[in-house]
Amino acid sequence: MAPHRYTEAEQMLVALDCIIFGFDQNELKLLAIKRDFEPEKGNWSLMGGFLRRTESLDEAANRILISLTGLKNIYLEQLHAFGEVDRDPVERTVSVAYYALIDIHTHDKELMKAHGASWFSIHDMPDLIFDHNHMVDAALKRLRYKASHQPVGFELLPEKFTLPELQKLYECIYDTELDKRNFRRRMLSMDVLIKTDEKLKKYSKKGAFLYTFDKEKYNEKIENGDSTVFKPILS
Amino acid sequence: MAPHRYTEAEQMLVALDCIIFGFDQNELKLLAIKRDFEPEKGNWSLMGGFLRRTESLDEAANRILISLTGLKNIYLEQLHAFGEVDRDPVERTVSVAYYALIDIHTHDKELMKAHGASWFSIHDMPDLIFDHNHMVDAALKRLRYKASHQPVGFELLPEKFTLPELQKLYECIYDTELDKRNFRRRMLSMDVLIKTDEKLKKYSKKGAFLYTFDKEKYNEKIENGDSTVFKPILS
DNA sequence: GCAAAAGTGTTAGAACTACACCCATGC
DNA sequence: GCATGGGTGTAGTTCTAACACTTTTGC
Repeated sequence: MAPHRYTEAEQMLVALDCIIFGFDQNELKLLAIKRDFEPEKGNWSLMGGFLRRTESLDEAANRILISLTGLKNIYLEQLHAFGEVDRDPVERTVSVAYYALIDIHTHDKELMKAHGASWFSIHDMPDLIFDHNHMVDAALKRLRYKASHQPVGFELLPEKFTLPELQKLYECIYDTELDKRNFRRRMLSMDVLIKTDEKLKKYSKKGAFLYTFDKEKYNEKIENGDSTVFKPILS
Repeated sequence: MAPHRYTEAEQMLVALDCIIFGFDQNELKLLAIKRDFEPEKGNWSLMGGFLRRTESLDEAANRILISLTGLKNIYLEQLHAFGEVDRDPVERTVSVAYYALIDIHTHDKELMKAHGASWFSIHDMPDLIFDHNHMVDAALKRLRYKASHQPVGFELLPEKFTLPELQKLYECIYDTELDKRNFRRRMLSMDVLIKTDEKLKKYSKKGAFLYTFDKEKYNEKIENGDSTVFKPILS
């Protein structure tokens, strides 16, 4: 039909915004920064940036995540593209949101400070700029789904973690309480946790055994068509 | 940091591509068109177009869907944003893919012909341009998930449908065979199907009772927090 | 009357849920 | 020795999956 489809098309900006989750003992947390340019300068915002012509969406999301946390090889997944006409008052901008899961204790505190970044409990979030609160809602919903179908919870914990910590994490993600025995049975029945002989005495005198997640074993099982390795924690 | 974030950012094109599913008696099908402009003119492609500055992503996806099918109020959901640098050889373009579920018998055949559109079995797809085959793979995966967790199957059927038709649809979506008795029990136990007193004799001499999906009742149950209305057909 | 699809119940095994006590340790 | 969190087993119930025959009708 139209002879010059490409030349007639309208150019616009493509942005990325990262919803960064962390877990700190008793709470699921989210990383927000103080925006350092107008409009909305000084208000809380997700970490974001604009897509460059020389990088893919995934690469850009990683670049932005690294610029704030210093962390590479992080769990990062595209969430949704947000494209309301007036979502950004300055320029027509489509934003592709990504969510990331990090171990809250490993990120670069200097970089964080430089960006005016701060962790917020997901139960006590400030108002964020633009449609960023919507993005967070969508990310939480996705995390809840994802965590009960695939072993992503481990991404929020240190490499070595205890079963009580893992349970607490799931309880925070789902805002509910879980039965200790049933939780342990289910987790261990998947046969992808390796028990170490170390104990963590951070939370109790007796101490709890540390485990690691056996990613290779898990991948192997998945490749062998065993789609039931990871059983939903919550329907 | 940078003083002119917006002016330094690079503009680019945002496209939309629609993966349109239909169901025809024995097969899950997908609508592809013959591309009518360069590059790749004459090759099979998803129906697509460019985002305008005056419309949201959802609006644009709907516009594109309507321009091909003539259908309004269609089930349409965002799938994923595809943003590899070289995915479009002409211009740097980020494409946001949407998938749609339509009743294959209701669309506008004139419009279809004008676009050189054609239905393909998902088991016998031609090569599509750019990354469109990847988009289809992702859409199928999403459809499989979605159909087992929410009652979207009905969108692919006429308003009135029989249980054998519904079962066949699920069998096509999941490429498997289902037990007739278990399927019927499960579907009816959700208590969101209304049995009419009409029979459809298209497929058998005896005829099968026609049902409709009670969307209001379903929504009511969801609002009342009954998250177990729709039980997964397949784990 | 027969071919072809529609419709209907039961049962064994698996999975889920609820529940209470002992253990190890630091103070 | 006691307070604190870590660790363990069972039984009742529910859900799932497998299975075969009767019904209706058009030809």
